[in-house]
Amino acid sequence: MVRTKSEDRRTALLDAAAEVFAAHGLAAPTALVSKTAGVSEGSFFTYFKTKDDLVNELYREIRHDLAAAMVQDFPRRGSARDRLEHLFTRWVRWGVQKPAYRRSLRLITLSNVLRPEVRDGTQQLFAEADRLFEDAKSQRRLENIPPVLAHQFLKAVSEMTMDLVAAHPAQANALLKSAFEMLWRAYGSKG
Amino acid sequence: MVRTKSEDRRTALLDAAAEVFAAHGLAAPTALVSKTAGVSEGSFFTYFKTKDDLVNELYREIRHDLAAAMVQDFPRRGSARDRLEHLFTRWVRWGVQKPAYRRSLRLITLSNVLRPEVRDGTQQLFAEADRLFEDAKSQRRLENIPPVLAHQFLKAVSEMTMDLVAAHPAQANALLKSAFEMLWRAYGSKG
Amino acid sequence: MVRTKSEDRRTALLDAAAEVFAAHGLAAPTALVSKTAGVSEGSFFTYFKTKDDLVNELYREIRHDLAAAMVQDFPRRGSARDRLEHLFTRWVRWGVQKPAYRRSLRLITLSNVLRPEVRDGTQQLFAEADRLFEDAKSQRRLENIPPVLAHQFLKAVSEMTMDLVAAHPAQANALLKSAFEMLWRAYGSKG
Amino acid sequence: MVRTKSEDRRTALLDAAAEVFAAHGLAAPTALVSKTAGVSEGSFFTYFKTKDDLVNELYREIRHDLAAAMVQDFPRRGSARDRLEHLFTRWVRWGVQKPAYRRSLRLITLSNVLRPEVRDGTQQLFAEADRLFEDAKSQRRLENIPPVLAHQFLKAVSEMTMDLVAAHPAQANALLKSAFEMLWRAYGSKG
DNA sequence: TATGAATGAGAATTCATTCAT
DNA sequence: GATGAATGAATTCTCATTCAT
Repeated sequence: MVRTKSEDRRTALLDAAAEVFAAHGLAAPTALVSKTAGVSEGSFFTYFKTKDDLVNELYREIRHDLAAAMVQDFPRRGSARDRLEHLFTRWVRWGVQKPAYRRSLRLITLSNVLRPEVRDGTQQLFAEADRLFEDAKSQRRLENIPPVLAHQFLKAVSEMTMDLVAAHPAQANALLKSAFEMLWRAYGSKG
Repeated sequence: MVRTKSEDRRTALLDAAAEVFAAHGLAAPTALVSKTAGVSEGSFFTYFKTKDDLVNELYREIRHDLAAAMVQDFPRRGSARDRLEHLFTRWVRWGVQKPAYRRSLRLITLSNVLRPEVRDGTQQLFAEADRLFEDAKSQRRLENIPPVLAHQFLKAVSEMTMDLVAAHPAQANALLKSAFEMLWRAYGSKG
Repeated sequence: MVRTKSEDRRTALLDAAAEVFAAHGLAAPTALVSKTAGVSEGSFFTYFKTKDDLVNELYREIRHDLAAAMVQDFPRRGSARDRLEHLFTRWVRWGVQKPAYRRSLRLITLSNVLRPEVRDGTQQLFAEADRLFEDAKSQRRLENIPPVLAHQFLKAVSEMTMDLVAAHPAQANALLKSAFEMLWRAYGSKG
Repeated sequence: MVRTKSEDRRTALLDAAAEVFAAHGLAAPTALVSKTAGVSEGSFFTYFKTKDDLVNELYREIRHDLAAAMVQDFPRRGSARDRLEHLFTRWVRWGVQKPAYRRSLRLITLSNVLRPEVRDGTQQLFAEADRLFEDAKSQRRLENIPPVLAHQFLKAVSEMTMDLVAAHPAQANALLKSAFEMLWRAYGSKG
């Protein structure tokens, strides 16, 4: 038997990468990532063939983490408002609690290293949100809103709220509440 | 005002930088910027002491350009809705027409090279928007909305709409219209 | 003699090394050699202390193989021409049949890793050839040819012929024949 | 005006490369080459885009140098023997005088980095030699010798003689003479 | 002031070798 | 022994910046 490629090390590297990228940008040296993970420079490359690979894996990891956070305890039978609020609140809280993940996610999304398959491959994770809007639409709740808009609006408002809460933590609850009210009104809430 | 020869070169460098950064990210070599500007590698540094300086100047330039676009023909005496719509529409149109500026702006905003004075120094350009929200508030239109939220909401929805219009140019007008309706509802429009 | 398990592995490594070096040069990674041999990276080093050791062992192995091929069925009592032709033909055929060995041999010979003892230690394997030239000389056949020249000439023409046959396999026999005629004439054949 | 890419520096780099490769093999670091040339590590790459490029350029350079040496004072109207002797002697002397060039040439020829166009592109430099053999053939001097053989034989014997002369410099003249006699006999000299 | 070659401090990656299992 | 992950020194190449012209 041998030392076997450890999931721990891989995770340590991924987490270190998120922290390092968040702090220094994607241009941060892999050496800093491995050092932060407490791993040798060479080991980095036994876990990720290239730096770009790490970045893509990190993207996947973060998106999975976010999707899991949003889906947990999702009130599938709840009202549209409850379901939207759940997604919104979870999204914002996730971003506030994991600023390194959030910053890295933005950085990666803006960069040119994200491979299309990876970008697209995580789309299905957010099916719950899409289903919500489809339901609402079939119930004539969002009839005037183009479907792309519906989804992106939630995202935009969530992201904005994260920034606001991060900047004014004391007013977190008030901001969340107000922002959701605006969001809900935006959708033309009839219920 | 007469444009001196060197002012042209400076502008050429700034424009080239926007294009190059938009295409290759902020990590793009200064050599590529100077080449794109039709200027020698050495000249770059007679116009900008360091690469970071260029980036900061570019940020300023872009923000000024955006502010000018938003302020032009601003209906100062118009209804709140008209004024909001003006800002929103101008913002979105600007982003759609100047994708390199927009992408560079995002890149710079996310990066660590933007100096606080520069970031803050352009804030006052958007005073018009702030005034709008203050007016509205004093008229009891936005009483429940925290002021930071009011401003950021406009920004978030504008940005999102730019992305959407860029992705679906054929539906530009419909998207603009729908997005503004949502925005307006979000503010709890009573008029 | 019974082949022990580990002798097999050693041989597998040596053979793999010949193939790998022939294909990728001496700079090929040891990891590729062990992989090709179906052996773990670590095991490589239980059979050879360093990469240089492997190279030296491989050199020895190849030289032994070549010497054995040349000596087999050597017509010790044959005419000088027959003996020369035997050596020449065997040499060329060996090179044509074992291109990986041949290429590796060249590569190693040119490199700096071959240790002098190893290089010299295989010299005695070609004693038969030397004896041939000494015989001929004592029979006044090569009186005008410096002894070093005599040996090296055979080698040079053999090597050249291998290349030619490898490049033009269809004409193998004609090339072998012509080359030997030239070789024989070069020696000033009087018989 | 600016410092202009200097032919001197390029040549210095090329010469340094020949020395360094001859001494340490093609695997020698580019840093050693630039250091030997008295140039910064970075400058290496302003003259050669990659290490492989340098190697290919060096090959070209060396082959040109060799061809020039062989062609100089070529007795175009001389007898076949004179012309052959000229080529042979020049070739050997060149190799003896420029051991680094010769060793580098071998190294490069054996390696995998030589690009086919470069290899082929220098072939025409040795047209003189080919013409010689064609002439001889048309005069029925080499009627039994396949053309490829004729050329390669000269090369093989030249190379061998270089090695011999390098190893036994005291006997240089005797070796050259004997080797040429063998070569001439090999061709079945009728004149 | 303009030019572009020169510089050298990194950066990503490779690989022989070691060592825990 | 056998295995293959861990290590870190070494290598090629890039790029912001300087500087001779």
